[in-house]
Amino acid sequence: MITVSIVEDHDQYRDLLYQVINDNPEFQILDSFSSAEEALKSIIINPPDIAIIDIKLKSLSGIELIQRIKSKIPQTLFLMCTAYQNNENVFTALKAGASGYIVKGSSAEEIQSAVKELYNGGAPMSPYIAKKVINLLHGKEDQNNYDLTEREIEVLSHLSKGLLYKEIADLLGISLNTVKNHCKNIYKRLHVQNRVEALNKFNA
Amino acid sequence: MITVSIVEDHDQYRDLLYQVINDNPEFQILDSFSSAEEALKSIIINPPDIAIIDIKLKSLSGIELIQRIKSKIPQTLFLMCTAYQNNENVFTALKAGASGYIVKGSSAEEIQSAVKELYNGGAPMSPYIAKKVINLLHGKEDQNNYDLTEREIEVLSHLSKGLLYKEIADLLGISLNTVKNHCKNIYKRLHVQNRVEALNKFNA
DNA sequence: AAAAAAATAGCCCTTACGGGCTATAACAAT
DNA sequence: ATTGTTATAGCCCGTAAGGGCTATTTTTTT
Repeated sequence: MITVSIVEDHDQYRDLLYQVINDNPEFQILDSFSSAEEALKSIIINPPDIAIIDIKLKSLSGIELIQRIKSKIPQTLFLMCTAYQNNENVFTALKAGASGYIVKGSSAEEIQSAVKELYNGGAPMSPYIAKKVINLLHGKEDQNNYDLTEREIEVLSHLSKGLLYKEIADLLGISLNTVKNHCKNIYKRLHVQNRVEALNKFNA
Repeated sequence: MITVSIVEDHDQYRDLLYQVINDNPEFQILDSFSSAEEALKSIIINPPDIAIIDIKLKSLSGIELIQRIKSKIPQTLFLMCTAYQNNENVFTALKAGASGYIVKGSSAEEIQSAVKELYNGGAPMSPYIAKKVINLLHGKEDQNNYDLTEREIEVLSHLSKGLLYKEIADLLGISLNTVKNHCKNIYKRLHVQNRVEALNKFNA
């Protein structure tokens, strides 16, 4: 039986996580917190095997939360929860002590298998992030940082699915022109001329 | 006596492989190529039992090389050579027809035993990759075979670099219209509408 | 020999893409 | 206070991309 605690301030997604974890008899929910402050008080007293923590919590971020409690509950593994894959914050979280992450929008099965993979010593993450971690281990400084903004990375992640500008605009609730502008800025910063080159460079 | 050919563009590592293989009286080097193009010409005429191929070769990748020659020399087994274990490319290579891989940095003994294991019907790889392969077997039956022609795969590989139709046409010495036609056929067969979707589907 | 598949190439058409601009509001840094 | 950054949004423009056709030659399969 794998015990799990959740720290997520969005009520809707916290409930979803709760159900997904609770649905599987291999897992048992210990706690479900809606803020880092709440978690800070209780999670040390009642440490789970796996703590699923939203990377973007109000006031105290998920990364800071980990930094504070990790040394006090070394047996607990941290699974970050992030809106965007390949976000720089994910990398920071891993450096801070997280062991893997799930992306919001993952299926129930993906979430459950991420928890299991983590518990079994694995590290669920994208190849891009994995390589950055390996580079770090090999002593290479965190190169490959093209200083894309979070929004730009988000747009890029949609480009990587083959979506049209129009589709991305609707998805993000912004205008087509804004999407185009983000792309232009991305291409400029990566010194490329089109989406495929951008994806190759960013995911290198 | 197991015959071995090597395709590796890094001089240093190619020499290392040569020595490691040559040192063992059970093996015999047939050829040692420094590019996929060289290998393409000669390896079909003089096929080895085992071909050790670097996964990242210039211009034509090791994966593409396998796709091109595998059907012509079905008795040859392919051992990929990769910098990082568990790379997605390794998985792609296995789907393309490789039977195992070694990691750069392996010891002489590890390399030799990988070759022997391969020759004896084994498949040297990490548990992670092995699991992906098993998942593929348990899941959908090699869904990756979209029956693309060699030429189409070649065009797709250039698309994956972010090249323009015009550039691909010049590279292959054919007209822009022909490149467009190949792409249309690729998209039709993969049931997608653009190059990024095609690449995602083909490399899935 | 006949049929099928693959590679070649052209035409027409619409639209998505990429690049050059400017501009504003919100916010952060200096 | 001023500067810089980010996200937003618009405009104009040329071209690349993608889709629907037909057609010829070569290669492969039956």
